[in-house]
Amino acid sequence: MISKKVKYAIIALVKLAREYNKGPILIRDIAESEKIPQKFLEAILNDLKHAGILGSKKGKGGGYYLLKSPEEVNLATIIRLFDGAIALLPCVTYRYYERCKECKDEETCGIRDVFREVRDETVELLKAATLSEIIRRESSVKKIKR
Amino acid sequence: MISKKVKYAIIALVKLAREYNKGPILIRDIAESEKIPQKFLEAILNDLKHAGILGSKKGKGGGYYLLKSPEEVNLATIIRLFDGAIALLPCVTYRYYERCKECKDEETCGIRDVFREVRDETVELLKAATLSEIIRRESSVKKIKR
DNA sequence: ATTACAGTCTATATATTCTATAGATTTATC
DNA sequence: GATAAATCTATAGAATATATAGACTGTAAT
Repeated sequence: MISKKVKYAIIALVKLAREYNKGPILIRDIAESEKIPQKFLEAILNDLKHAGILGSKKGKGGGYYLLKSPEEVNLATIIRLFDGAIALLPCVTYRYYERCKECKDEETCGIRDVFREVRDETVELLKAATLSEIIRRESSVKKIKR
Repeated sequence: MISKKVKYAIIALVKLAREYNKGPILIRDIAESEKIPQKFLEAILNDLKHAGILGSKKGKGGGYYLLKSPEEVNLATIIRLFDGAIALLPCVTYRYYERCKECKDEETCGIRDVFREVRDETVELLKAATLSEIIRRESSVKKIKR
């Protein structure tokens, strides 16, 4: 499961993507319209700013806005930013690699092989899931097709 | 990430699969050879017994053994047993479904759509990962092919 | 019957992480 | 200077993960 932090981050980012190039949006407005605890959201948006994804402006007329374009921001990045590795086992992560104490030979480990496949598939899908792609899927046309 | 419980369970099950039809194996032997804390492993094996995957025998000559065949036991089942849902969001799980408070329309939610795809792919791969399949992958032939 | 063996059950301890909130501070605008 | 809004620091409470201790139950061999 992804954390609430990631879930809130995604929801906020999708909202900001819908308002892309329309100027800064207030934390308060995002919190209220998306039903996210405001103080919690503050920390999340600030992290996204430090990651270079959002920009901000203080004072009257201030708020947060997307620094990157909605095509450039994908869910793999967001999940890694807050929750760390996407893989299900430390021995198949790129950035958080850790050897299993129990493991006798990593090269021939069948368990590792399975989880490497899962990671590859998952990362591929999450990288393709950009903010624009998510908004694209919201269209009711998609709904009818199913 | 999967929990230690699941990791230990998988490792123990793979070992029991290698010894399939060779009679009961001691908890102690599994714990030692696989470097798993014994008391922790006891609880895990007991859970697997209650789930109908393992059988056990008490007293001298006792231990645990696979009740199901290695072809019948897959990683999706094991993960669900200990960690619960495989999906990354409660709103795309089969058995642990929970509506998102933040969600305005689940049917057209683009975020949900992405995570449903991820779940489908993941579950498919994990269901195919039976104990026999894992052992098959351990062969060094596989190693050379890469 | 007795004894040793090995799984089973209950309880608990410890640590870590997740979620959330409070309050003070800084910066920008009018 | 007053107001608005983001930023920073600290912390609190809850939940979960990991692990251990010890008593109990059933089995088999002597």
